[in-house]
Amino acid sequence: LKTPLKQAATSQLVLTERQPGCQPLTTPPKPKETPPADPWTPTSNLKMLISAASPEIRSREQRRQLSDSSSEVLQTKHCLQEHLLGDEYEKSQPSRKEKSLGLLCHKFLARYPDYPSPSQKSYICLDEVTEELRVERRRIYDIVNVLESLHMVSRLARNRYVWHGRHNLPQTLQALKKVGEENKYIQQIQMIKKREYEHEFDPGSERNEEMASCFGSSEQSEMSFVELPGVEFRAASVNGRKYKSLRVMSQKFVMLFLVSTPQIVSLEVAAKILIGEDQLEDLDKSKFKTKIRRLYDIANVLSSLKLIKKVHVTEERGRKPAFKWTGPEVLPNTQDTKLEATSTACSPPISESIPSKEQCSKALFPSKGKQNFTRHSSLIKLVKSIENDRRKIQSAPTSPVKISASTYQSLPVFPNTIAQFPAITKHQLEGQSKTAEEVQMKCALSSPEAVPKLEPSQQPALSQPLGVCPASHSSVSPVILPHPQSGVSYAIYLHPSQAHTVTTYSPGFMLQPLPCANVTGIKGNNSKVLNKVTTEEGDTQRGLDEPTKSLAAEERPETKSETSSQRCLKRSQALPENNLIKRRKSDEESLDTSLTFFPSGYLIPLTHCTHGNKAECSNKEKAGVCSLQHSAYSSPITGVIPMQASELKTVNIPAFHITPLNIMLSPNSIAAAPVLSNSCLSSSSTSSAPNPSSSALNFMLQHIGLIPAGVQVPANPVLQHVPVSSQSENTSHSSGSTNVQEGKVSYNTLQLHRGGLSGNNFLFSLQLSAPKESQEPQAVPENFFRTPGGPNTEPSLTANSDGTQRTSQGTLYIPQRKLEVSED
DNA sequence: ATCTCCCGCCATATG
DNA sequence: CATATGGCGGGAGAT
Repeated sequence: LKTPLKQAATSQLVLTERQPGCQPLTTPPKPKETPPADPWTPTSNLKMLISAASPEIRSREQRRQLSDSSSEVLQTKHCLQEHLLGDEYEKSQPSRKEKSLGLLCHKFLARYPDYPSPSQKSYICLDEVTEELRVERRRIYDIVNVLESLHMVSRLARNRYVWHGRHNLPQTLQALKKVGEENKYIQQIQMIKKREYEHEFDPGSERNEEMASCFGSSEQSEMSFVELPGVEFRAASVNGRKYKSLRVMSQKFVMLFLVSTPQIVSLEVAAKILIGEDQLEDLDKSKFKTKIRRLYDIANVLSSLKLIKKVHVTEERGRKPAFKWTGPEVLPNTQDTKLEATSTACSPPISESIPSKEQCSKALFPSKGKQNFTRHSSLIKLVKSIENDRRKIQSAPTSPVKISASTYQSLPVFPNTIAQFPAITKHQLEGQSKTAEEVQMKCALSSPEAVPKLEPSQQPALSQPLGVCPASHSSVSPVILPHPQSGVSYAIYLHPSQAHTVTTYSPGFMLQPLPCANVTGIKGNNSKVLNKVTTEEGDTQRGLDEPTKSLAAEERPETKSETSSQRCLKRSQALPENNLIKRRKSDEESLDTSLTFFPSGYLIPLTHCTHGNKAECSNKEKAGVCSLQHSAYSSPITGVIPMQASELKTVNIPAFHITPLNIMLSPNSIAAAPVLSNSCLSSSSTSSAPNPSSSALNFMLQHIGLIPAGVQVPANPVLQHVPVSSQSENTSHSSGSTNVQEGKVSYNTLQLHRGGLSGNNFLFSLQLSAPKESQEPQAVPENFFRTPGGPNTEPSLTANSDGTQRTSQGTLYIPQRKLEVSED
């Protein structure tokens, strides 16, 4: 009896191999000589074996074995314990590590193939698992919840899950990334870092205000779960569960990795952000601790999935635990810039709910985009007609889409529990061409009726589309919102509690044409009301403002004297091709409620409203507008979209000048200055501030300067330099000593700050996709570099002219001074 | 001491 | 009501 256990105990490797307890006894521990190098090899082998055998059989066998031996084993163990001496006993006793969630997760994963063949679906029965793995059920929930958040499994019913493996991972990650970007996580991270920084030399300062302002906007009060079409949650009950906390947390955690530039996230930061989201609550210590605990749980599972690995970041404060993303890179959701941007900007009216060509194609072929699209002639036709329609619509900005407004009003207002789920429209095409076609068909067929984006609550809208998609029938059926930029669509689900129907698991996709960003047409009623609402919702609803306002503006242009935005709008309309409409949002506090459209080819990344916002939006009836807004103003490329020089001159620049500040004021982006990171100043325009860049820079700086005052921007924002391509020309004029270098893991941090650290340099990177020629030279305003507190700092400007863009959103980076990452 | 994070109580949700 | 889920935080092993 007492055999093998003793020596096995210490080595992880060994431990892993044999399940402590019974395995050694019942099963002849793997006879195979496993390469010592890979600790998980045993598992891998097991996995292979397992996958080879039909899951059912395998599990059955295992179960049988376990059941047969389990009791015995336990007894045996007891005996063992009692008889062994202290040392030996200890060794025989599974150490804490052996019980780690990570290890457990490995075992769990070993039972299923990474990429199960579609034909053989494997189901997971929690009872079996707990039995076989010999763990408390509670632990399995932790694992499953995380897997669920990645759509690697989905729940069928009580006790029952389906195993999807990693098939959905790419889409999931892409969707998460997108959502993360929209959530302004980058800014939040920066904000937190900044705060941290400030605390160093200004320990006893109050931080909550800043935090509040920063996070307040992002408060998506409700948890939203990012869904994938075809992988919806099973029962409404499940869906509706408000407790998706771990799942949601997991997704958010992943989002953080996906949006951060060095894909490293410290637990501390993650915890703060996640807490901040849930509630502006003061970071009380216990809550923080709890969050950290959860993050460890999640991290363990993610680590088992090899998506992240533990590292340490060393800052002056010391070593802090962090995790580094080691999963697959998520395809940038910025494939076809221009087209997309354009199409996005000009969204079809609601009535024309048919997805735009880009959207459609993207939805279908996220990664390949248009090319594929072109193959289908029918689709092309459709697209063309759509485009025409769109054009018409555009010409008639006021063309109202009654649907949304009336519908909303008539509809009962749902509690803000509605959850919105972004979803990817497309499945993997690999080997599923058929599916793709189906999708397309659906796309084409999709009801003309516009489904208001945000109207999860709109049953009517939902129901219609449903007809098209037989597979799905449920109140929860998602409305998929194509997201032009990434090809990721969003699906909005009704909160189960509200919508009683259950979502059926539909292998296919449920495509519902949505009006893309038609901020324009969608809603037109009283802007006043909207604004008001927005204001009320203030903190949590900022995202709404934009859409609402913009709509309002469009709807009733004649009402007021022309605002700059309106003018812009006009211009944009006048302009043939580049009518990208930019909206700026004003924060609740901002007095200015007028909308501003930026007809420029530059898309200024603004943070958008969060899901919660969207959802709420819908509730409040503003909904219609909210969701798509993003597309309208976000550029596929992070920062700015390159445009023609001519265009720049005429329209763009002016636009910038006109409302730069306003733009920046968007509540969401408050702390984050628009970015200019790693951007390119065209070589020609380097030092003298040529425009686009200069103007951008300009307003950015202004913004910065403003922040302290009007907005609650931290006193000393620091800019983090983003790695730039080496060959890009960096121009730096620094009066101080500025050295621009690409940090691998360490960044140069420059700060605009007052007081505090004095010798810091300022470093700005512009992330403009270089307009080749700059026009309208603009001098950088003096105050541009003005430092609120400490005047003597000199900023250095760095611009690159390579078109590369890394950041998805322009932002002001907060530096991590001397960041060192050490792997374990 | 700090980092990790297991354990399992107990509130909720589900059936 | 019984059971399935899963939030939560004490407190102990690992470093």
